[in-house]
Amino acid sequence: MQASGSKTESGRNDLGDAKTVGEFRAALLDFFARRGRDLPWRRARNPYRVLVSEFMLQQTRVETVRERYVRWLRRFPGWRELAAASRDEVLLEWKGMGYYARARNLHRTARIVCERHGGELPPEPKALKELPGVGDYTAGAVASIAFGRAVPAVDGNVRRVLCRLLDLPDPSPRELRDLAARLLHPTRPGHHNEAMMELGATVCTPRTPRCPTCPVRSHCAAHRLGTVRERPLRKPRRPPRRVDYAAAVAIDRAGRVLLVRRPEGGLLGGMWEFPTAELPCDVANRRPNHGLDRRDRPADATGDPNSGSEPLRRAAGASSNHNMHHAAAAPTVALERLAKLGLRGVAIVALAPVRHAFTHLRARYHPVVVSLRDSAATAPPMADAPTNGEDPATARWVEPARLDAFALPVAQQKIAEQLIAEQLGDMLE
DNA sequence: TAACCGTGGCC
DNA sequence: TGGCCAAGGTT
Repeated sequence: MQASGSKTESGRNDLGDAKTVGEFRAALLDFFARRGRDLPWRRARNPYRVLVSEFMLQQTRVETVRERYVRWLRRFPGWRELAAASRDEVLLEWKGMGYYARARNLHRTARIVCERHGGELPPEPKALKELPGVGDYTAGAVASIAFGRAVPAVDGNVRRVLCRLLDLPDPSPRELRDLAARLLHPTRPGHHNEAMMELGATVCTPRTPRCPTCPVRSHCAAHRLGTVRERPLRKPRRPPRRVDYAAAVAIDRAGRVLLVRRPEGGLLGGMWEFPTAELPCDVANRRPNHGLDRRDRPADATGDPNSGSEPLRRAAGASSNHNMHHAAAAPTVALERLAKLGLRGVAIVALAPVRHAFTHLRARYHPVVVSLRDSAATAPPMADAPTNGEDPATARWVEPARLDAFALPVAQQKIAEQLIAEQLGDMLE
């Protein structure tokens, strides 16, 4: 294997000697000083703010984070305030940003910093990496940006920039780290790392790189070889799984709706939702030799959900064609879900299906409004009694107008919007 | 190693 | 509409 950054086919020195590397660093820092964006987390800095911004920016666009970051700092100005907050307060503030494990980890980190580090973030990468949610990249970014440590920080942007600079198709994380460390400006590592990311975000972009305006294009092997568009190599992704859910919108006598908290780990962990249960797979949606056989369905899932009760109404916009199979099973599954919570009711309205795309999941929610007004069992298991100090009840009755006060994932917010648009009064008559 | 974990914008 | 992607970390 040819040593990275050594002689190229054209015979030019390409980041292989100290002089060239020095020129590269200077051009990079000059670019950042003159063309770097004015972003909130680049203004007033302290270790807490740097860490918050890095958590928020994991796999998330700058434009999404921008306002959320400012709002977060107003709500949780420092370690102490964040550590003192409840899980619900933290998740509510994170609502809509996705990857909610980040919020839980940031919260845990704040408590660790307060309880074990005297309220000060440790500056060494090794100590940083022991904090929940802090990996190789974040440790390097915080150590260099907040504490001036000369350590590399390789994120997706930096990886792309490096792959192009040296025309590497698919280098290992170790290679990238070594390479980044070799190029790193020894006395201004924070600015250097940020400048590399800024270059990747605004100039050396994935799709249509702006090579004519690139401050370091004279150092770029891919530019010279015409391989910029193919660097780095893309890996094929597996197609997302398809899942259908029934969502039970249970309404009690007072017109309140029931929310339950999802379990800590896993998808949307700790977030609130209308009680939800997976629907049996649609035969037509399955690939041969995969998934469940038809007889694996729950025996009553295909029965008439409304036998012996009033007929189910369909809200305007509710699908009645190709979703028919799922839409038909949804009321029964929704009632079963509520039965597990000790509740018995009557399905009265099917709302329109809500489609939602997760990274590795294509979900469809089939909301069913269930009236509990004639039920005698709306109280006991649903009491608001906290189970312990930190973990308030896992189920709560909520006035629809107050749903905003709960950390609902986006798909659940869509269901809530439909519910409010449908006008509860009409339904309960 | 590869799967899992959200969301919104873009084409 | 649907696939791709964006300042990763965890298991």
